[in-house]
Amino acid sequence: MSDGEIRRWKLTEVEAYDGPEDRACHAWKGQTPRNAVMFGPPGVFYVYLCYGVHWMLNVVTGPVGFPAAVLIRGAGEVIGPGRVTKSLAIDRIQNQKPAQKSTGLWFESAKEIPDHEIETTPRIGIGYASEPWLSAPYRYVWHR
DNA sequence: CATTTGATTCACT
DNA sequence: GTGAATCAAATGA
Repeated sequence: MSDGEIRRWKLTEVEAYDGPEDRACHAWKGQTPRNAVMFGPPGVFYVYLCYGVHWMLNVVTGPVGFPAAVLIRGAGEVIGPGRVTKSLAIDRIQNQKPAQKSTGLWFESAKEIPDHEIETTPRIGIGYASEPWLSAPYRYVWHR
């Protein structure tokens, strides 16, 4: 990534975190300096260090004032939130950066993927609050 | 100011 | 299968 090489990644596994009602979202109880970016405009990255070693790469999707984001759990052959960021050398430098070419990280439109190639499952890694509504199928996995 | 949490991963038994 | 690692921020005293 440092030599100007352009790498294209297919997002194969994502997870949605939508709104103040969603307790799995870090912003469920209000805005804080840490997750403030999720309250900002969409199209920017929310990079969050979890467990002291793993960076979580998110993309803000909701409008200003509404905390919603999508967690990139898998890209290309790399599966696992912490591994994706490691492969892309993403850290807090990318936090709050807009998803555009000038930041070195951006999205391009892909061809439509048929629904039958997408599997929806409950989210992962949020067992600390075993509530039923957390099992909402907000995880999307693309099966080639 | 001290303690707890956390959207995980890796090593070891 | 179980538990440790380890940084930053939120919460509580």
